Amino acid sequence: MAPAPNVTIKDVARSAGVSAMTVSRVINRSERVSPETRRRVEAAIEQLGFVPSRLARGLSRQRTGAIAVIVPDVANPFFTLIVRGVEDVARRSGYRVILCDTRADLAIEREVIEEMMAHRVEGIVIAPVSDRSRAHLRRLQEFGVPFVLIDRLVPGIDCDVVLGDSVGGARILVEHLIGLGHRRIGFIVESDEVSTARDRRRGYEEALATAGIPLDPTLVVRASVDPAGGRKGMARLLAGEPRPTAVFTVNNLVALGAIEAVRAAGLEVPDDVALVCFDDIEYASRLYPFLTVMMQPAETFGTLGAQLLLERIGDGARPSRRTVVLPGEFVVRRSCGAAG
Amino acid sequence: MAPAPNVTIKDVARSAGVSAMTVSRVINRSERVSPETRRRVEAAIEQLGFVPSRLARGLSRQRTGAIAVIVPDVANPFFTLIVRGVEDVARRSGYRVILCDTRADLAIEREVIEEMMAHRVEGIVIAPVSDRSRAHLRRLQEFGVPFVLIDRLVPGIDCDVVLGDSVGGARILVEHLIGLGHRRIGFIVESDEVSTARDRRRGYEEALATAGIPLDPTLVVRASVDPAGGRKGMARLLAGEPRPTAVFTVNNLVALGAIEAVRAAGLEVPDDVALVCFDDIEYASRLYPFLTVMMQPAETFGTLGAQLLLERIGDGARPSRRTVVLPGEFVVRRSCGAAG
DNA sequence: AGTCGATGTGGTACCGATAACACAGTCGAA
DNA sequence: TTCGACTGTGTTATCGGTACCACATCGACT
Repeated sequence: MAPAPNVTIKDVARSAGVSAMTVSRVINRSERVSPETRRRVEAAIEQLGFVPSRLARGLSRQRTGAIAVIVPDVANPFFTLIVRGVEDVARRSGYRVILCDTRADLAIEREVIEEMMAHRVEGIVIAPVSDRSRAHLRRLQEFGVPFVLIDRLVPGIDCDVVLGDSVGGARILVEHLIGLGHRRIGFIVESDEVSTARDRRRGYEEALATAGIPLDPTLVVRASVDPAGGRKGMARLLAGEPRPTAVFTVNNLVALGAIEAVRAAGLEVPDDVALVCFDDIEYASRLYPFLTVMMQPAETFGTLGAQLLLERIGDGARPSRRTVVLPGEFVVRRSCGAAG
Repeated sequence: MAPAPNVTIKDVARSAGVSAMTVSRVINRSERVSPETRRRVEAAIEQLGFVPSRLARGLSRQRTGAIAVIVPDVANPFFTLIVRGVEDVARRSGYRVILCDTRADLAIEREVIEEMMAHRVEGIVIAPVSDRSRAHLRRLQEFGVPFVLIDRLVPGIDCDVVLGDSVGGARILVEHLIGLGHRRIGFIVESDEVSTARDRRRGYEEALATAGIPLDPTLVVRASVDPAGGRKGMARLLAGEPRPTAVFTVNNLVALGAIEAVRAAGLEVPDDVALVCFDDIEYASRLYPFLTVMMQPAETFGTLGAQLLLERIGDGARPSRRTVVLPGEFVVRRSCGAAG
């Protein structure tokens, strides 16, 4: 109830009849404190409601014990899982995690990164917005903050990376469609400034080439990576002549919008248009196991990313940069028209 | 590339040939600096790559400009939206937001709250785990940190609250089922230690009473608030004799599990069991508009909560505590068996 | 001419913790 | 008995900023 007079280590010291240093030793569990003194100090802490300031501690110790996770969209189950993975590993190693959402906006990403530097976090796990994040990442490098890229790499930035196998995954998805007899296969993808988009496009093109299907540029459309983008992209594809019989979308949320567009056109998935995409949507698939997807081990992205980061924090000089590529799991459901 | 020698305000001062105070004035945009000096200082900041430390600033200013949002599960779309609402309002007011996920775990909640006190956040928007969060909240009060409860209130804690109309919402859902002819209506709910659970139970009971249907305790089952809980809860209900013809689940994730259990039993929703619940799952409903729900204005919970908090931070002495109750929107889809 | 207010800048003392060192007392070994 | 190692505790400086006050300068007004 009291209006919280900021209790400091000195207040505790006075109340316990010891010096501030001794209180500091108690709250940091360092050994050199007699049991009797420790008890008195702990009683004083309890009684005064003392909570040591992280600000002061961080300033004095020159380390904060915090790392940041930065993702474009916490609401996307794919990134939510990544965050969870990072948190688990970090917490187990005694690090706190600060979670930041950039909403896939480069300007917000810049702010957030600046903010994290100001917070003096000891490292960052980041799924960057796009190649244009390069400037922000360079700034981190200049500033000496170790970081690990997750899900997307950025050309020109040399660091640890954890990726899915976008090329291979896309190939498998598209080859599956081809195997089902499709020849006109659309692709809804985001800007080429995102490495996963480039890689998935490459997988798409390779699969077509292998099957001897010529690439039709009108079947590849750009869209924002959200349901709205999916709607627009699919609408464009459906307006083409002849329209594609199957579509591959760059991720889960785009697929949702694409399906809405198909329905809005009075058509059905998979009867009129077969559909495959990257990344599952757990809750949706529980309710309605519909989407055929390349499911990526998102939580593992997070745990591995955090491990790499913690290693690098421990030994910044380590020269070799590691790139981990994790294969996805191909899950066939109904949207591709293969399953009963 | 340089190993980041921590550049401080003094380095900048030296490099610009001014005092530290003047640099401080420049980075805080305070007026009293000549244009010429400002230019020199800005050049030095740029050249040295200086980023002012939030730790030092917070310590010295005795305020951090940060607030925390604490939710039980960021992956739940309901809470994700709340977070988004808080972030929007806070950012617009110049506050930074620290996001914390307690995973509905009381111990983690305690840690996280302690952590936020140590961070000296200026306020907290929190969806508490349960009534047992009372101890943590009291600690916040003692510590003098203003906070706003979202979605759940905690008896004995007097503060600003933003709630959904759980009693009324539950009544509407259950009355709808009754209107469809159901008499044996099950209820899967979490522990009575959560205010929303209590309130929804009350709405459930009131609706039954109004319709003259006697309350059958075997139709009310406790479960954890996640898909696993929903599965178990529904399994229990289905094992009853005679089994319920309709079920109301306390929230969206529980509904998912419940549906899985129905299917696992070789039955169908809504043919064999009608189903209604609180809170929509946006992505799932886009793909498959199936769940009949009481949709709550989650993002508004967040924006209002943040506004109340910011007001209180601005004027801690404000005596009157406000409770805002927001009505939900009843969305009829197929799971209740009413829609075609 | 002298006083006043505004303007731009610097000096100093903190904010709350910890690192590094100092030091008094105790105890066992030489 | 004396020395050294060890234990428990205190002193001081410092981390990187900011609040507060002092002060020099300058033009304007009585």
